[in-house]
Amino acid sequence: MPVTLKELAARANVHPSTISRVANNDPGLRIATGTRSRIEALLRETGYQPNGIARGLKLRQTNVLAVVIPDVTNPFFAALFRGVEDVAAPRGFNVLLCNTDGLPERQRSHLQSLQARRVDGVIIASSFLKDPSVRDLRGQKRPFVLVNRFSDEGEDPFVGSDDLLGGQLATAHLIDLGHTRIGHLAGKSTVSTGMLRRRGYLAAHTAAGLVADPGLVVEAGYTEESGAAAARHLLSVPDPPTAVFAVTDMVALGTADVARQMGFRIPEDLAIIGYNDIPLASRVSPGITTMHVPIHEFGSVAGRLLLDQIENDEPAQRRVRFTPDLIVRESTVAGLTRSGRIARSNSSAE
Amino acid sequence: MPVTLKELAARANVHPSTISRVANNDPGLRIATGTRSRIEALLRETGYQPNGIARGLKLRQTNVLAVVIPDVTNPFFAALFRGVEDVAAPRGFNVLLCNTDGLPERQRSHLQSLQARRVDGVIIASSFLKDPSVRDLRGQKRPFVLVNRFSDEGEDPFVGSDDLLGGQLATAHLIDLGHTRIGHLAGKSTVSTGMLRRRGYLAAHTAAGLVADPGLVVEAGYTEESGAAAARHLLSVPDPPTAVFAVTDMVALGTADVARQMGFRIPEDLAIIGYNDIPLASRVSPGITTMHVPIHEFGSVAGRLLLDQIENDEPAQRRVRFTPDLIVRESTVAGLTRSGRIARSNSSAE
DNA sequence: TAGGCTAGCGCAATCGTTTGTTCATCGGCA
DNA sequence: TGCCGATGAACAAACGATTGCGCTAGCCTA
Repeated sequence: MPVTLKELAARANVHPSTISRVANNDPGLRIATGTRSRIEALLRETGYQPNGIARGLKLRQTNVLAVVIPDVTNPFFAALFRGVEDVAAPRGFNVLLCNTDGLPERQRSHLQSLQARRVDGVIIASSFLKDPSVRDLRGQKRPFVLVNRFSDEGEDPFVGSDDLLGGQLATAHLIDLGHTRIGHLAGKSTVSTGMLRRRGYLAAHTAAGLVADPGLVVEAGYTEESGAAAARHLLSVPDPPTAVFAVTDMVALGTADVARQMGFRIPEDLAIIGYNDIPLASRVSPGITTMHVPIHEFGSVAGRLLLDQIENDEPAQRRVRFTPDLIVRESTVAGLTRSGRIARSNSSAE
Repeated sequence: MPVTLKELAARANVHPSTISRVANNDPGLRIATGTRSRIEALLRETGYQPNGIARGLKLRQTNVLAVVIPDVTNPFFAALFRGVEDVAAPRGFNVLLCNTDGLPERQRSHLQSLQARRVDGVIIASSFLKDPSVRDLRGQKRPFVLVNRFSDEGEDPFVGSDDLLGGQLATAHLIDLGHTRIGHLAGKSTVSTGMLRRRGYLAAHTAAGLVADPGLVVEAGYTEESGAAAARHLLSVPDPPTAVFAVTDMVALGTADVARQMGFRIPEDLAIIGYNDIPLASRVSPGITTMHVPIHEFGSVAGRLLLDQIENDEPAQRRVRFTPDLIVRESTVAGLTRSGRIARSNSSAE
């Protein structure tokens, strides 16, 4: 059992409060040098660590953050988490990781648990932003930041990419390559990323004077499996597309698998572009052309926003949006180097 | 600000303790049905959630676990974490994730912080098991479980694979294929996985009546970069090996990259086998032959061991060791299917 | 009608810190 | 000698929940 203030007080023949002030380096503290050194020696000797629970109760601050994501096994979210922890740890915060598996009830129970635990702030990069549990969060004055996906309800702090532009750039790349029948494996239209990237897809068509065939847009979810299923469907139509824009790299990977199985050569028969530039995208063969976004920075910026909100006690209603960069690999252009080519780099904040 | 017991007590005209007993469904509680229903209505209406901090202070239990790993961005550790969370969440525990980046000082500061926070248990899958911080953990009666790597100090609870056997099986596979000059990109000899897999490598040679060339064993660390560097070195010797056993899949991946750059065809000029069977190993081309270990189960079993230790308050000094399975892919045998072949499956516990 | 039993709650200590306030002591100065 | 201002440290009230114990009615029984 770790040593307590009271025990130390008994050993040093002083009151617990005196030990506390010495341990916390109370600036306005007047104390005899003898007493101080006696206490300091005791502190060092016992390696006293104040009980964080008791401290949290008194100070109403736990120094704990939480990150809520679908699945840390997905490299996108793993990188995101690292971004958060990398700014949190130096500031003395620990970070809870909560996986929802995309299940609303798991998100809800996690959020409840976090609330009971009085975590100082929450970073949410899962779905179900319109869930009552998220509204509760807004209702409580518990600070939180949305990442990657945002909700149109309220002006929640947000960090993510410019998905409209990203969808547009991705599609424009395919158009530049001469494609005219371009499919889209879309995200859910209820999720900001899904809706905006789809809009970008359409905008690129319009800008190029093309009309998008509505029959070539299929909702594909976000996992490799769901992407594969949707791709199978999309590639089975009578006049299949010669290129597809997949809403995420995972979906693109599923698509590549299915396309190969169905006898499509990539990129000759089917060009594929993804989104996010997860590490896996550059490792598979052929490498997946994709829109690069700074995933780690999503996390670190969100973490900073959250910590500022906590420490300065200010609302910090900011929205940070990074500009995605096109990375061209073999899944759209044959005969490239493996690492891909970066087009340009940028970021903006409102 | 969330509602407290005291406030509810005032609204229901009872003492806080009565509310507490109703909320906690105190079994031996005698209470008038009218009072009970009045309180229950109030609880539902306000959505009362007991303050976890205060609760933790009184009950001396936080319902928080921590997982300490080098880097969650490494798919091995991400899967491990999921295993832990999947058993912890249903039991009402939240899980802190601490990345050390393989830095002893970060491990130390994390462990200190966890101790101050009075987490109920810690799962350690990082290096530096002989660090004072780990000894402290043993000294405190705070429950913990080692995963993947263990220390020869004491009989700490442990979950991992049979690394000696794994190293032996991996090397035997290469020998079976006719290789006689087999290199080993080894882990650190101070780490159990490194030492045991290396011993297995040697044992397989002995069993086959071969002598291992000490010049073909190079320490390679555990990351892709360090593996690549070591591989470059190993493949530059006058009479390079025709096959290598890499201590982990990440090292194997780095090796494959370097080998290709140096003009080796895989597997014709150089066969490569890794260890762990991370998802990436089956996705790259050529697929990496490897020793499969149940990573997710490492986490779930470790979590269960830890939770039993916490809830039953028993030491639970157990060591669980899984038998690794050989998965053959194209990096050792040309012309296989992509998914690989599983040899057999098993697990044992002391 | 007195005594005892029980149902139904309230009391108060406790967990370990933090922090505003009070209190005693001592030296200096008039 | 008497008073005053520092100085150095103790006091005590929080923070919010849990829990063993005690207390007060009311009812039953003898």
